[in-house]
Amino acid sequence: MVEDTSRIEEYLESIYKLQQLQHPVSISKLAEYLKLSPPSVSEMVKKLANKGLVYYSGRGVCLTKQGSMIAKKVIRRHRLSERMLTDLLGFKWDEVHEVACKLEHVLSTEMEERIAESLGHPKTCPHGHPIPDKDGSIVKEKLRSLSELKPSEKGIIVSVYEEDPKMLQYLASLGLLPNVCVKVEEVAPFNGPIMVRVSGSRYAIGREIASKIKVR
Amino acid sequence: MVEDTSRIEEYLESIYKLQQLQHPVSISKLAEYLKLSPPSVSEMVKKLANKGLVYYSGRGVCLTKQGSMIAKKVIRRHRLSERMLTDLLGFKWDEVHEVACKLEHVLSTEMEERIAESLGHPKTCPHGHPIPDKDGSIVKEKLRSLSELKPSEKGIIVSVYEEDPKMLQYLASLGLLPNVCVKVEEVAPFNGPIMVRVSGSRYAIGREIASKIKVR
DNA sequence: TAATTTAATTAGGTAATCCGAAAGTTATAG
DNA sequence: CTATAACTTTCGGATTACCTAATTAAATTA
Repeated sequence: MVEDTSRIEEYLESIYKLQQLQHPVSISKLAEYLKLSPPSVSEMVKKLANKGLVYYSGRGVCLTKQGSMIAKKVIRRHRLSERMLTDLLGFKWDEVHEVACKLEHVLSTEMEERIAESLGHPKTCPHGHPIPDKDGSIVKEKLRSLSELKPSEKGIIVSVYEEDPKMLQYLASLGLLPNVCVKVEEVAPFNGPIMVRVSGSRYAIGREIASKIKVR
Repeated sequence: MVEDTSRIEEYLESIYKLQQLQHPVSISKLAEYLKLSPPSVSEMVKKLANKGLVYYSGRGVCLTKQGSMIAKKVIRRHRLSERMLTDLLGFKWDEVHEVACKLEHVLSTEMEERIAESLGHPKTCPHGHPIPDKDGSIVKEKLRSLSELKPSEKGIIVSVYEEDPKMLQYLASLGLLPNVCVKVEEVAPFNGPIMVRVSGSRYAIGREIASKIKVR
């Protein structure tokens, strides 16, 4: 066994994801996300800072260029793994996240490239999220949530921010998948459910999940 | 991160492999194989014994039924991973061992089965070694080494006990691969090289590598 | 059998990553 | 501007898997 970088990768990846929502990431948010205690995270962040992977200003954690590159590499591997699992091994989109979480720390650069090649350099994972390029460039499109759409508005589902297998199965059963067109027909008041039309059928879905469905 | 079983798996797998050569496995052989110090191994073996995964009689280490099942499961995953890498992702046989060493500790039972299915339940890894069944049964054929063949004897290569990429590349360049027919034409005295004929060409190969090539 | 060599264990230690409790900071609100 | 709440760090401790050096045990050989 060589050096174990998977803990570091896990931290960097988490910081990267949380940064999308809130710029410097607080220790407590990071701890919550990683399901660790704040003291553990505080200590580890110091180490990451010493390695030049994050800035730690006291106000919060930000990735350095180098840290960001590693994070994106890990995300690339995660998403390529997911694509491999669905496209090559017949997995469903709800079955891939957990395995990919492990594969992402284990793939060689070689294997990463072979998967990319074999699959024709896919642009997104099965949930619609963009796969960072080999050099770390990643296309970030401004998208609206399904929950933001007004009645009678339509959109094409681009991505789904959900990892829970049960929920993903449910969404698939309704046909709410990337590249599918949805029309919002009614929006119940008081944060109530949203009526959507998907390929001929009408369904009521909750606000919470609707906010995780991104459309263009 | 759940419990980390990869260290345990690594030990059990190593014991399994060494058992093929020498029945109770000594601590020092195991330490050498794992590239660890004997005290480390001695201590870990005690833990494995407490978990009911090995017997440790003082005379040496043996796997229990349970330990053996885990070892075979890991080997199954290793060899299936290798097959996936060659058959699905276009890797060469010399490139797969290292990645598979990591994949074997990370695959879910689900993924193991999906790979097996997708590949039509292959019987061997790219180096010709048998893939244990889901239930742990494994076919062990009595094979001769290429080095045991007398001049003018022929054999079909079944498996190659070699992991070094350079050596595997070399063997592939000579066409010495599983399912290929080889004929021994001369055997030099004093443990000298062996002249073999493979698909029309003649090559001299060393005894050491010849002993790692198993034929039927 | 005694001496030597080889193998295994004990003892003491390190590094990484986690924890809870308590103390110290910084923000927010009254 | 102070009190409380929220956040962060310090502290001491635990665990796992490794190490080296030294000791003990077992096996060989003289």
